[in-house]
Amino acid sequence: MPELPEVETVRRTLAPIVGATISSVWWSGKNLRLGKPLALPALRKASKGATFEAARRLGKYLILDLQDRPKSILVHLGMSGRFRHFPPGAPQPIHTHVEWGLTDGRTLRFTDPRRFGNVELVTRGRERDHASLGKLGPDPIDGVVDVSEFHQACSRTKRPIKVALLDQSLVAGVGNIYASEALWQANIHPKTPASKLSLRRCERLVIAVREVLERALMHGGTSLKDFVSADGHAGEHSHYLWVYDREDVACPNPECPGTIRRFVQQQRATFYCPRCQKH
DNA sequence: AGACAAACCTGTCTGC
DNA sequence: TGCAGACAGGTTTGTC
Repeated sequence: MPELPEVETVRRTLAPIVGATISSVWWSGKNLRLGKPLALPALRKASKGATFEAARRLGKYLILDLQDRPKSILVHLGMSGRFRHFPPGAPQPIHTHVEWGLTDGRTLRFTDPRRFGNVELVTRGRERDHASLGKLGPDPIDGVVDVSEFHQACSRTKRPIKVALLDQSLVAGVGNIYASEALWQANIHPKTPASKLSLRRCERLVIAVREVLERALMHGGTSLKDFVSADGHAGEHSHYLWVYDREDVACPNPECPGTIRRFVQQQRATFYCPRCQKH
């Protein structure tokens, strides 16, 4: 769920904590991504007494900048992560792993049942030195994806285009749901080797990726299960998905008599229309 | 290079 | 009703 539109929805709904000051930092003691413990002392040192300056996003990563502090808080929601602010006195939800108390009594909480998500620190202005952030391709919403660069990057890999889209280096922020959605909009078969895509089809795909993500963002993201914004609202985009999780349903193209099919690629479900989407 | 599997976890749904 | 197994939005790592 947390792909670019969901993370951007969280970023936007974090606006009410900008200007708030951190008075305490708490950790559940449970390991987060890949079984690694949180570096609590460093997080305390970096954030205690600091004031939230801005929330930024890089791909699916959320970055919280702190006024006059060299380190920013870097958050990834993984599969089931939530990042929310709560009014004073709101009880702590189960599976809360990191909690920041604010001087006005509110709290900011990172909650994640599966603990595939992560909270860490990143040096402000040197985000690209971070191993994961450094690999990220251009942002289809915040920035511009250059079609000829995208085409060149595609020509360098024979991997199926659906797999290549999930890699984050071609473009940042596309996950399993929107990869299927964008390929359907662009009429491209998910198994097409990336290197076989013409410049023209790359252009259609770049446009489709941007439009699919923008449409989802307009609906506050897709909530299949866990996702909510930073103020606790579910996204509505699951009602507007064309192919994702719609196996055996009629293709949404009114002129197409086809049916959506599902298969597994790289251990992930892919949905597509065999009539509309060509190699 | 790339296909494939496993690892990190819990919750939910399906089928027997 | 209960239990086992499959599966889920992501990323990293290792093997072949």
